[in-house]
Amino acid sequence: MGRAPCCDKANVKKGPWSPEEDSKLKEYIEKYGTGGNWIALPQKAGLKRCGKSCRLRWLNYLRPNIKHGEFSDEEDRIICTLFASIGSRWSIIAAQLPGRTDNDIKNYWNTKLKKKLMGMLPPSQRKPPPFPSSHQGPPFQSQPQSYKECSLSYYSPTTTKSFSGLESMSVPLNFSNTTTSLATNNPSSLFQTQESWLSSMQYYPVKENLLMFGSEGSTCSSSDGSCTQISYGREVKQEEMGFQSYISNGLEENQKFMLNYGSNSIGGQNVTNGYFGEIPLDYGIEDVKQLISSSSTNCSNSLLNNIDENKTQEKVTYFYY
DNA sequence: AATGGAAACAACCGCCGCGAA
DNA sequence: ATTCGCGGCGGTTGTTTCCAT
Repeated sequence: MGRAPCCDKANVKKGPWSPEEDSKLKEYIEKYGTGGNWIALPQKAGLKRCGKSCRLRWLNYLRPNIKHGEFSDEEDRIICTLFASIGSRWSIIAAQLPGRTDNDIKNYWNTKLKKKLMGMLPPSQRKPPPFPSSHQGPPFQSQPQSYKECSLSYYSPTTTKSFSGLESMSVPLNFSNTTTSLATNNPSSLFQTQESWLSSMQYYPVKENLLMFGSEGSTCSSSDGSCTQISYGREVKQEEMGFQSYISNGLEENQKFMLNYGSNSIGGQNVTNGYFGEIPLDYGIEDVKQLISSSSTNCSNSLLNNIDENKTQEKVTYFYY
């Protein structure tokens, strides 16, 4: 049983706001405030709009001190640094940029900044690598639905159990050409060899803050169950152990990380011929430790300190072009 | 000048967390 | 302790504008 809709969908207007609607909303809020209840606001203000729509319009467009227009280089830099540190948590990023809204930043990132950064990469980093031959599962004969992320789990040589990723590391999987990989959706273009994966880390914006904590890698953001994330796993989730302490205390020597990719379920149904598999990565615990220590710098640290460590559902978005 | 594709922007959708009842 | 409703958030879609052909 689903939740009751917040408003009568049949009787609310949708689409672009007219100047009249804008002024009605603005006048009302300036006069009475939001009253802490967006759902009731449109009726009081004489608007045939959903409360959520009013809230969005106010926050993203009408409220005072909203900054529109070109982003400065400084703003670019902040966005890139924060994105590398915390991923697509636009509200947090927006909080660091007075006058900018999360929606604005999100759009800016998706339409301009991402491409701008791509242009900064050396050509060798933009080309898709050959698909690793060690992947499991059948050859790709048609296009997979989604390859946004990969999961990195590790396997204990003594227990052979795999850990479904419960937290994630922010690692760029691929810097290949946008047009190529998006147009073809070719899985081979979405992965890099370990070597190029490593070397890609040397490039901005990932250089400074390679890893991120506090994310639940086991979650698949794609509705079709496609799930590709770089993540690491841990068995005992409820301990809420941080990555660093986990690495220090929970990992055994000789444990290896695996890059998992692809979809093993579509539309909630398991598929046997899905596009998924694993790529062994020659990362040992020392490598990971090193990566962590090198990542614990600059703003990521201060930011991460401010983020609720108990949050277990942070999503991580990776570069994939 | 017309047209098609790409880019940019605005708005919606649906999920989730939190707090009140 | 549980349920429910609201606000907040991120992802996605729809619309408009720009630009190349």
